[in-house]
Amino acid sequence: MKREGAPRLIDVAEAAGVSLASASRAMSGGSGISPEVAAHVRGIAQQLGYEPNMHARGLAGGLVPTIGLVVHEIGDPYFSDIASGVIRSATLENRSVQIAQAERTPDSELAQVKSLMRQRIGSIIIAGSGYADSQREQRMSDALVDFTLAGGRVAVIGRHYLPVDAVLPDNHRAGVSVGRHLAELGHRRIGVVAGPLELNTVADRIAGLREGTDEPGVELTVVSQAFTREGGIAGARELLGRGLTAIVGLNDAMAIGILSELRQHGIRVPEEMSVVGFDDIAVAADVAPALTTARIPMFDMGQHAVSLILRPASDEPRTIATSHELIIRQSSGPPAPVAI
Amino acid sequence: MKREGAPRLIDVAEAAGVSLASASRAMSGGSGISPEVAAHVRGIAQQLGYEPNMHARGLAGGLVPTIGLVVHEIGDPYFSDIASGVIRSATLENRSVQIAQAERTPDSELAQVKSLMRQRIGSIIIAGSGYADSQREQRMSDALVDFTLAGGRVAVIGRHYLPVDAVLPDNHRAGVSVGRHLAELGHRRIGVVAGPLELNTVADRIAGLREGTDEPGVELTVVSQAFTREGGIAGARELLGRGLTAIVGLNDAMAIGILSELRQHGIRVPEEMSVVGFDDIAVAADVAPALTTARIPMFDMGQHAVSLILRPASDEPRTIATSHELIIRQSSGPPAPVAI
DNA sequence: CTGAAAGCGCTTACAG
DNA sequence: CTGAAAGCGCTTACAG
Repeated sequence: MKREGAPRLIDVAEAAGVSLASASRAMSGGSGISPEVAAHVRGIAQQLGYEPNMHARGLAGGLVPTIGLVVHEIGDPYFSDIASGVIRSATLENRSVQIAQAERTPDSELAQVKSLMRQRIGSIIIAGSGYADSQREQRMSDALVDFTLAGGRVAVIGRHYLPVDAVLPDNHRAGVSVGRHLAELGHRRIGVVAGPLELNTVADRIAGLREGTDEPGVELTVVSQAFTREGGIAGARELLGRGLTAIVGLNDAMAIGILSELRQHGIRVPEEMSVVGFDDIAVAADVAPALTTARIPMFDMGQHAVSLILRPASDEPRTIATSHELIIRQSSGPPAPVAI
Repeated sequence: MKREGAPRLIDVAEAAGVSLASASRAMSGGSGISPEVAAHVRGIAQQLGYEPNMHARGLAGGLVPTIGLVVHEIGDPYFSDIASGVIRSATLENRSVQIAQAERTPDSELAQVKSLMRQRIGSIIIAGSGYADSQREQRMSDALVDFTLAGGRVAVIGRHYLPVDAVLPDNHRAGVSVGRHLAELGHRRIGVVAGPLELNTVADRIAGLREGTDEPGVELTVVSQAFTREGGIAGARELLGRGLTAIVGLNDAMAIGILSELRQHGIRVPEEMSVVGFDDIAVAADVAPALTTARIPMFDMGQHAVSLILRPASDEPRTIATSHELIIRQSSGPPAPVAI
């Protein structure tokens, strides 16, 4: 019998000679169905080109296949690269992705996650760094556990302390690499323009820096600013006149701001001051001078997050560790004889 | 009577003393209901904190409030800035946004739009430049008209020839400004590294450049490459040795690639070669040398597109024109005595 | 303009 | 493990 429009689950069920209920269980990967029947139904579904109606699923109490991605700010290259990786992988898997912006405020982040859940979205990827505020993270943790119990899939980028799958940026070791690079060049008085100290990303990178510069005579001066180019500018301003020979920005946006501020003051990089960043966003190679930075594979991290989401849930949270690469360009060199 | 969970439309209807059907018409802005009743129902809904269940709507044949945004590539700053504007405005209006990537292939763009429609998404914003291929655009046009007829809202960025609301980037006049700037500086042999010629954005900017350089003795040499940094590099390579004193990249990514290639060859900018871009993406100010470019307000364009979507449909497609601003930085100057 | 009723395509107790 | 049935919360002909 010919039928208008897309095939429905009932069509699949009929073609497979099973009940609607069984077909549903076969497609939703639910338990309570024999593997043979499930495989058979899925085969028929494939043949018929069946695509589940997400609204029917959502209404009936199921979860829809859409992936919700929570970022701090999509205009930030760090997040847009992650988003690009997520969308690329999701599209290959025929999944839609919905993006929510937390605008860099932690409460809004939780609100976005809850809004995603309310929409019965089946998978959530949280790309933003976690916060050190344990009360807040506890509330996030509670929400995610509830969601997981209801069949939702979650992957976070960073935030290994949350009881969900995670892809781990190599922040600590990247910090070590940067610190060691500077220390080996001979820098002793090093400034750090950090983002908000309550961000785990910031804490991890700073800890790495400390470890990498753990030599006699090395002194780190840390100031905290917004995690943006403007924050970098403000931080550089704070740090000038403190007798430093190098400044590290805790992300490339900040480092670029630092570069800009130093240029304003006519301070030559790297002759008078070395500058190093984190992430290796696309333009890091093109700023003046080209930025030395610890590359974090944002795009890949996005793809990894999707791969975690796609696997069925397991008892133990899983983790995908990523690596970093120190990219040495023109903005770092030996310290000047006279510090600034 | 207390009730678990969120209020449903039936709860609103009861509280307002009307039928479910009337409540539905009041909320969905449909016709066939008196303005007084509609206002009353909406008041009650507001009071109760009613939020429509999008899955029920979608299932029942309505359109869901989600905004679908189609970009070429979210990792490209041009698009991530637009996306940021879209998401910002959408969030304020309590609307979700779903992003689809067309990966710079026109067929995929149409496929993405159709997929959005299949999901019963009520609003679609197409951010990518249109293509000169009229057959292809005809198919897109047909799809969008059907969608509009079914109550969907569409806004495109660029593509004024499509029968839908549009926000218009100031591409032509930006081209004029860039062309005039170079001509006034005294450049006569100017290279242009264009993106794919079938992109309207490219055509408009080139037309503007021609108009702005329409003086005796000025000659434009145009080559076409991918609309990316790598395209800029390849284009610069093609253009070297042709006796030019200036090269314009048709977007900043290309211009930055051009800068990079010139640096490889030891050609000083702007002393030996001027370079100008389009868009003013965030890093244009930080590359070496700082890039002269025609600023296009991507973030605002995203917000404008949402504002178009939010207005009820009208008979005539509406249009929001935007402006540009020529930002003169260090990458442009008078021509060198000896062209390259 | 207003209302009663059918139906959208699923999932999930509830029985067996 | 399998199936019959109820129900999720809306929209939209169909009547009036």
